[in-house]
Amino acid sequence: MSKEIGTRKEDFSKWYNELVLKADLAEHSAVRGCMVIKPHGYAIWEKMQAALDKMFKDTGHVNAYFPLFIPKSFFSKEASHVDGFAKECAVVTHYRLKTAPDGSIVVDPDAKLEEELIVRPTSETIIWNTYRGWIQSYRDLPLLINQWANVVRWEMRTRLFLRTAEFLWQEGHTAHATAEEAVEETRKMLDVYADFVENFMAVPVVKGVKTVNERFAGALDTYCIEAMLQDGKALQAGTSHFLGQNFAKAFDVKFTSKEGKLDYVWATSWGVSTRLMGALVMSHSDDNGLVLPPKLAPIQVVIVPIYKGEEGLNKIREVVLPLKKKLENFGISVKFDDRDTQRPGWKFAEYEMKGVPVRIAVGERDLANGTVEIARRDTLSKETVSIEGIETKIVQLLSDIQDNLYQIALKRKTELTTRVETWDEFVKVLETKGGFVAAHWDGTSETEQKIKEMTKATIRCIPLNNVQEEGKCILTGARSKERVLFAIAY
RNA sequence: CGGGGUGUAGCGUAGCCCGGUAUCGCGCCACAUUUGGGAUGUGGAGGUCGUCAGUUCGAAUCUGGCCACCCCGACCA
Repeated sequence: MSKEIGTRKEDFSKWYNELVLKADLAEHSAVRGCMVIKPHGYAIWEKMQAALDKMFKDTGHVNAYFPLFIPKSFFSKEASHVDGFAKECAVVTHYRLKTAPDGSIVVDPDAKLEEELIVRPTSETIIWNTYRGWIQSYRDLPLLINQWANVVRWEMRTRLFLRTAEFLWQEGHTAHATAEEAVEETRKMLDVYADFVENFMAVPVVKGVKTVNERFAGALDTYCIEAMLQDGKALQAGTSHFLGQNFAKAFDVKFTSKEGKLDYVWATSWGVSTRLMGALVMSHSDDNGLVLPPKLAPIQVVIVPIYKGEEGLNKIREVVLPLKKKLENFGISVKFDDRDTQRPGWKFAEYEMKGVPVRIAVGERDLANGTVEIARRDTLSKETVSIEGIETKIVQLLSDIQDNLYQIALKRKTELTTRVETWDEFVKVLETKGGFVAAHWDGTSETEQKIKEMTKATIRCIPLNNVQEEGKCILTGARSKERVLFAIAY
């Protein structure tokens, strides 16, 4: 059948690509490295956005919007920032096209911009340039702003959702009077991300801080949440940066403190992107298609009628429509698929591929017995139950599925976290098992770099609240006081 | 960006080596019978063979450029 996808065991990467396409999440576009997010994929993103946006607002943030274009000169103001992004910027040089003598459309050479514009790869520079005019006094602080936007990073090698040239995200940019307050904000938003990813996406994460090598360009500290996917690779699911006074200095954003002292403000920035869609797929889905946690499923329950003739369908409608209403009163999103153009078996397979958590089938047999058949997507199990009081059962079932997905992912993360003491063990675990490897490291960038070159593994993070213990670096044998998490990452 | 591979109907493919206007399956349309796990039959529609150029009487097939995707590498807040 054309709707089948490869298996994870056979070729994880191929399975992922086929799944994204066949579950109708996204497809490749005519533009290199850019994807079209299809309605089903976009509906999931909208659910993510809605949940995150509420969490941001509940923690005191407001939304705003800044320009897509950034004057080139802005990038030269923060040295490490430009270093980090220069290699992957799309640049606008002209503002007009014209018809050439041969009839083709060409860029009008007379329409060259005085100063080139950069399509934002991230908005720190344009936002901090704007903040200069907004902040004068400690009374203007803290400034807690988020933006939902698209950004462009000209990546050499792209993958649907995980790394695309253009992607959708949110970026929070806050300004504070003290370093302590900015650090607190950085940590708070990391907690918000972890809360979201674990409770909505059902993906357990490790909260940690990045090493100097992996730090955001222009940050003093980069905090992150790292997820472990089914294939034993790690994925950075969100980052929160403590930017110190770097951007305030670069864009001259000063404020007068309560004590009358003039000082630069302290900054944070934090973001998650459509990459989370990739994490969602790679965490829960199986060889039959997408598996969605109920909290993010655009359709939580689908009802499929099984009937003969228009009259048969009408009889089922009499039972199903009130049931649909009841479920909706519990806040459940329900689709009654009464299309006569597809057969029940086709619909079963289709909704399985698209990851609808619960399916209810109602046929004449059920009408006679006062029952329905309930199937859950996560376990693929089915049972026939009385329609009486089914609403509360479904509410419970959705909650069970959400929990079950999290527990499975948590078990995997635990099983795929290995403590090693020696280099040989380290290499062996990476080669045979994958996952997170907790090992001692001497704390130097040189060692980190060497390990990356030798094994492809990077330090995903130094976990927060890490146990302090004496040990020896797996590569150099130098003293170490804590373990860090290594992994092969996306 | 370097190495390798692929591109033929909406999807998956045969044909390419050895040049003669394209095969099969799924899907699509019509009708009938069907409907508790991707129905069956009959009939039908759908193709500038990725694209541009070259060789040739003639190109899906040979040659070159370009584009896109996949795999490996480099890069990746």
